[in-house]
Amino acid sequence: MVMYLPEEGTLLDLPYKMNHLANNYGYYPQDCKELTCWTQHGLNGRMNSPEAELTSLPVHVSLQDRELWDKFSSIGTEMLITKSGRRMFPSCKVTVTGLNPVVKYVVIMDMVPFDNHKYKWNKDLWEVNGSADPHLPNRFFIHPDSPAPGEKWMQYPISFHKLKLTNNILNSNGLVVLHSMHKYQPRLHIVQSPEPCYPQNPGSYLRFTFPEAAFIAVTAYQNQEITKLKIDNNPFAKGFRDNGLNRKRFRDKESQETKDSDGQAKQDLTPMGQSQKDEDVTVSSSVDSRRTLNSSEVASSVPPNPFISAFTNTSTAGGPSPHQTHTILSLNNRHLNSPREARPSLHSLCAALPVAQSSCVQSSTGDGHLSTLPSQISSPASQTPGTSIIQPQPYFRTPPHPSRQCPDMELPLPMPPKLSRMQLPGSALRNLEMIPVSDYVSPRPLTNILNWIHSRALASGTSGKVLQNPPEPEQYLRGSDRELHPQIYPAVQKYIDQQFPLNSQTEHRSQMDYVSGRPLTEYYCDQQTGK
DNA sequence: TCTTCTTCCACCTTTGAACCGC
DNA sequence: AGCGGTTCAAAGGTGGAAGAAG
Repeated sequence: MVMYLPEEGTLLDLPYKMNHLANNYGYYPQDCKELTCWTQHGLNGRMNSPEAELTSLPVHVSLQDRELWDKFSSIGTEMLITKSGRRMFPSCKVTVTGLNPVVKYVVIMDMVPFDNHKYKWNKDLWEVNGSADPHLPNRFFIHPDSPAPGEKWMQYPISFHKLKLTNNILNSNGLVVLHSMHKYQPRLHIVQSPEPCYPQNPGSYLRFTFPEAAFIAVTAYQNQEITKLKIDNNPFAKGFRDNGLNRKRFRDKESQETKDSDGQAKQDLTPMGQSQKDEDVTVSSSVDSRRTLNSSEVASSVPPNPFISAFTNTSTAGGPSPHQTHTILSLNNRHLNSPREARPSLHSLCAALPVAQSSCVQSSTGDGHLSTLPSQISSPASQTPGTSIIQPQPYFRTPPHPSRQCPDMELPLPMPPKLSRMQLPGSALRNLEMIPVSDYVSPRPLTNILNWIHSRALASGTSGKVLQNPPEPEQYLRGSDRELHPQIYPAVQKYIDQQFPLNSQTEHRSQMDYVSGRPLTEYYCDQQTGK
C-alpha cells in the first residue's frame, strides 16, 4: 500500500497514529493540504460483512468547504470563544465514505492543541507569547445523530455547525472549552458502536485530524482580514456587510457626525474599519514562516493508544502540546528519544504492523483509482525551523489539493433535507425523547460516552426492544467506583490500570493535568483564586 | 498604558407555529 | 381530515463598540 502525493507536496513528516493494543489507528497527512484520510481495505475481505472491523474498512474522510477553509487558513484562522459559547465559522463539515452501511457508529469531534505555544497579536501578525497553558480536560462533542448506521453517515455530509467553543471552564452545557490565544485543530473520531452481544469487544475506532482547520481561539477578533472574511461568508453576519452602512448605529452616528461637522467628519467615518484596512496587512515574502509541527511532534502528540487517552480524559486525550505528551508516549516508546528519530517511514511503519492491520494514507489518482506509492517515501521536506513569528500572509502553504486532480473526490454530497419536528414520524420523536439529552449534549469522558452508547445498544438489543430502565452512563467507570460496577471494556481498563496505576496522586487520573502533573481540581482552584 | 475579556447592541438567519386554501 | 404552502414572530447567531479587569 502506497500513496501518491500532491503535485507540490512531498511525503513530509507523515504523521501517524496507531494503536497496537486496540487494533486501531489512523493517519493524517499533517503537512499536506490533503485532508483526506484513508484506511486500507481489509485483507480479509470482510468489508462488506456486518462484522467487519472499522479499521479494516477503507474509510475516507474529507473536509468540506475546503476553499473557504483555505481562505481562512491563508490568513490565520481565528475562532471567537465566549462565555456562553460561540459556534465555529467555518464549521466543520466532513464527508465520510467506506463505512459499513449496516454497522452503527458514533461520530465525535474535539479540539486538540496545535502546538505548545501561546500567541499574541502584535499589530498585524501573530507572535509566540510563551508556553501554552495546561490543556483543559477534553470535551467531546458527540454528533447528535449518534449512534447511526454507516449508511446514514455516508449519505450526507456530517455537519458540526452546532459545536460551540467557550473559555468558560465551568460551563458544561455541551461546549468545548479552549484557552484564548492558543492554537487548536479539530479532530474527528469515528467510533464503532460496541457489539451488544460481545461486551468484551470495546469497539474499534478511527481518528482524523484536520490541520488545515487549525485556528487560534480568541475572545475578540484580532486580524481585520479574518473579520472581513467572516462577515463576507457567514450568513448570520450579513448585517455587517456593505461596510455596515446599513446598520442603524452607523446611520445614527453618521447623521450625528454630519450635524456636528459636515464634510470632514464624513470622510473620517469609515465603518467596518475601512481606515484600518488601509494600514492593514504587511504582506510577507513567499517564505512560509508558519511554525510547522513536524511529524515527530505530531507523533509524540499522539499517545500510544488514543483509545486509552480518550478514556483517561487527560490532556493527552485533548492532545496537549506535543512535547508534553511525550512523557506519556514514552510509556511504550522509550526508544523514541528524538522526535525526528522517532518517525519511521511509512513502509517500516506498515511493515511493523500485522498485515491485517496495516493502514496507509492514500490519495487518489486522477482516474479515481487508489494507487500505489513509489517504493520510497520522500524524505521530509525542509521545514522552516521554528520561527517564532507567524506572518499573516501567507499563513499556510497551499499546495494544490489532490482532490483537484481528482474531481470525483470533490463531489459534494447532497445536503440532507430539512425536517421540522412536525415532519418527523411519531416513532422518531418518541425515540428522540427517550434519549437523555444531557448524555449527548454534555461533554463527558469518552468512557462514559461509549458506555452510554453501549447501554443504548444493549437497551435496543438484537430484538430492537428498548429497556425500560437503561443503565445510566455515569454508573460506569467512575473513579474508585469502578469496582462496584461491571466494566464494559475490561481489556481497555486493564491497559489503563497497567499504564496509569492508581495511587493517591493519580486516583483521579481522568482529571489530571498531565502538563503540570497536578490534578485539574487544583488548576481550577488556581483559576478561581487568580493564581 | 496596554492587552485581554465581558457585556450589550442592532442586524440578520433560522425555526417552528399558525393560518389558509385545496 | 389531511396535506402543502405562506406568513410571522421568537429564538438564536453575528461582529462592533465600549468599558472593565488585570
